[in-house]
Amino acid sequence: MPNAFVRKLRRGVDLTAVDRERLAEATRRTQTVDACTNLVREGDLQDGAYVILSGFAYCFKLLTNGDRQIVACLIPGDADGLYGISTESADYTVVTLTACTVAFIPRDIIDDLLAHNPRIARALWWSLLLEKSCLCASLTNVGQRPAPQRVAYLICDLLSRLQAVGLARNDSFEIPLKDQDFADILGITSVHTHRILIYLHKIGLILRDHKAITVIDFDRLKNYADFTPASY
Amino acid sequence: MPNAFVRKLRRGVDLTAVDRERLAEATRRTQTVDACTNLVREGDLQDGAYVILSGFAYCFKLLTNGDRQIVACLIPGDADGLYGISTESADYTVVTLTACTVAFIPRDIIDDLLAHNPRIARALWWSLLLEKSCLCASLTNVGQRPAPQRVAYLICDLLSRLQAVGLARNDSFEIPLKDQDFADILGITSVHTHRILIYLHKIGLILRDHKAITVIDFDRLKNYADFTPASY
DNA sequence: CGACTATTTGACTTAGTTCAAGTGCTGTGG
DNA sequence: CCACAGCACTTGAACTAAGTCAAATAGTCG
Repeated sequence: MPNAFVRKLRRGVDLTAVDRERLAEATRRTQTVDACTNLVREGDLQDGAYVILSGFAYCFKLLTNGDRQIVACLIPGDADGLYGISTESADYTVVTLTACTVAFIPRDIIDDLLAHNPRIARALWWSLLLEKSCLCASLTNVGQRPAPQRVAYLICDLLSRLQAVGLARNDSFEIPLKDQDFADILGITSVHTHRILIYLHKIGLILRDHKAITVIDFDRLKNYADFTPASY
Repeated sequence: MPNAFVRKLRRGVDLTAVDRERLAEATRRTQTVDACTNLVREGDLQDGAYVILSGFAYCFKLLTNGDRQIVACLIPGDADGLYGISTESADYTVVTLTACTVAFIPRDIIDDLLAHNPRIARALWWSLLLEKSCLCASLTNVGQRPAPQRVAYLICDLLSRLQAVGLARNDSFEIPLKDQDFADILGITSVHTHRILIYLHKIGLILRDHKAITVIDFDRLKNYADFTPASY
């Protein structure tokens, strides 16, 4: 079974056995990192990419007053810095949320992959476009929806992405996001997040215990959140 | 003098004379379109790219309740759909804000450019990364800053982008965004936008008349908005 | 057990929205 | 050249979603 990264890229582009082998090779050397470790720091020079093979991470931008906006959650198969043009510096920080298995792909290997494997190049374009599309969706979510719908939308998004990588059973998923993390994704307060989660439970849409979030009726939640799944 | 599109890409990647000629060739056939015309509709199949050579446009996503989030403003040199993987459908609508000169580059020409001109490919990567970076910045702006700073940030952003293409003299620029447009970019109300513009005027940061916005003290405005220019 | 951190809850404040009415452009047709 | 229609801007007053502050409770991990 190919690793999560290869599986993700195959969702976008039809890769040959050789392509897949190349990608597997590039991500063969893995390391295990603890939860809450910095992979990339805003402003750092990007000299390669981190691929998340297992575990969760997230990316955020810091304001000078210390507030942060989480701009992406990374789940297995996702990567960061894959496309950086050589001398580019990171415009957000990447931190692991749980212990993770990650592979680091140095810049020159990426360049080599891009130069010699047109389908891989295509797959990386695809994944970058996907990221852009997710950012548009997040911006719309944060900019336009009232907080309860915003939270609901995020849950829809996480559930469908986790389902796509086989990490959600029965519309239920485990990801140790704190109320504060939800808040920093959605541009609201942790107190408010908490109240909304209770409210969404009360109206029978979700269920949350220490470990997991369970969606009670995905269709109803999608409808409530005005969620339209990305085209992938 | 090369067109705005070529000039933009040269800011990111060092293009040869041949590269520039190829790009110029691809955007030679232009058309003039009126203000408020749809270039792309959310959900449409993308069979090519639109390049804005003069004038302004913007991209937005619609919610089912009719609200919209403007996810990008396009200024001369910017493009949309350049990277679409063939059968991809647009995830936002693109509308002209003013009369524009645009060039349409069909899908196969883009593929051809990408395949045979490594520096052009690199430049297009760069511009896609730039768009991603702008989206992160917008998300952070809308998610974390109070409305007055949010408006100030947007003005900083527009001014620096317009300066980069020579469309701002003396920290002043003309772009016919209505209060409602500002609002839909920033996730606030047009009424509130209006009050904030008055407030920013009162505290001596900007000046706005029917046609133009003038920044009185750019450094002070940047500081007020916690604006850090993109690394380009 | 004890320390630390996250969740939970309540009371209060405020930033931003909503509604609604008035004002002032700009363009068009008589 | 004026009238009037259509929009966008302007303003005020009332309202509400969300934030703030602060204290209590509950997990979690060494």
